[in-house]
Amino acid sequence: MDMPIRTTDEVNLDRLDTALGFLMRLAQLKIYERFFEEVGDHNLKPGEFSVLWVLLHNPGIRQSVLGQRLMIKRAHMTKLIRSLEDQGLVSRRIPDDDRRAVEITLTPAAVTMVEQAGDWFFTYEDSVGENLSAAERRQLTALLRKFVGLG
Amino acid sequence: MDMPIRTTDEVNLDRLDTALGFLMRLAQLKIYERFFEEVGDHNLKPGEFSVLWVLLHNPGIRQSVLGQRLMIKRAHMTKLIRSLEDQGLVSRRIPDDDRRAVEITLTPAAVTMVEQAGDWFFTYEDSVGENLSAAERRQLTALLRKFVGLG
DNA sequence: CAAAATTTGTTTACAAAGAAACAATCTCCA
DNA sequence: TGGAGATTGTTTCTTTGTAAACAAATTTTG
Repeated sequence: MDMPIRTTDEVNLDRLDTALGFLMRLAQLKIYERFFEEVGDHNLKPGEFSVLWVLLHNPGIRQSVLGQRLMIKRAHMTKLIRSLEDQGLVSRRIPDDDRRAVEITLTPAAVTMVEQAGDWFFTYEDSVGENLSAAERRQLTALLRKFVGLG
Repeated sequence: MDMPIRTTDEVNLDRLDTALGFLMRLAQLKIYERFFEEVGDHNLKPGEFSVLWVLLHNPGIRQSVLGQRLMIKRAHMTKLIRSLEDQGLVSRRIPDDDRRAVEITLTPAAVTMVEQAGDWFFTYEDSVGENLSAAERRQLTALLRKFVGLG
């Protein structure tokens, strides 16, 4: 009873083990872990890929809109975009109708690269829910989409 | 068609909007946002609360076991525990049978505090899934538990 | 129209978290 | 027994992301 805990599975989490915030954090750590196992060599980080993917499908999108959609803060977006620009993957353009804004576009080389990266990214994504059945995985996705207000 | 995107809901995410990693990140950001709205005044961060909660239910647990269960890396755990110690919330003890290890216990003052914090934390947790029905919320929790290998 | 308020992106300073190297201790086995 | 290897926690350094202050451009409003 009063024996000090020695092993992980003896730990009593009490109600914490049904707290959404806690479960979500564990889930995300697991996903990140697998991401670097499976695709770490392609030297693209998850955040970078999501930015590039959205740029592939929304050429000329404004930095602010991109950030709002991906929930990336302005200060951080500035660094991300500069890094991608330094790698020659994106170009920036100040539009005439609002000279505060910046429009971002993939370079031609990046278009090919991102299409290819999409192949292994979504292959990896499909493999992430392996301990769930296909139906459970669909259900989880649908619930998460509703939870975050997408769809 | 080729009109540049101007507003958030025009953005085309393509398959990204069903990627578990992406949805999970959005979900966690939403949860954190709400955490600081609702309970930010209690100057406890989510990570700190989870550590204190587990200590409440597992007095004298070893730092390594605590870290493994909560998926907190050793280096980070050291800082967390020291911070809690500086706030007078936990005490550290080197057990005789393994002088590398550290056993952590809540101070008496902290016990009361954490029990109280649990009240508002789990109230907040219940309110987090507001745009889901009770059944959907249970389902989401169960799927996440299976996904991360709990239960 | 002109002043005030807002939006957009950048900079600077900082906090959270991880990686790698390290020291101390313990375990295992020849 | 004693030495090789593993475990535990700490330190140091780096990365990732946020907060706050700022400058420039735009919008609002009196």
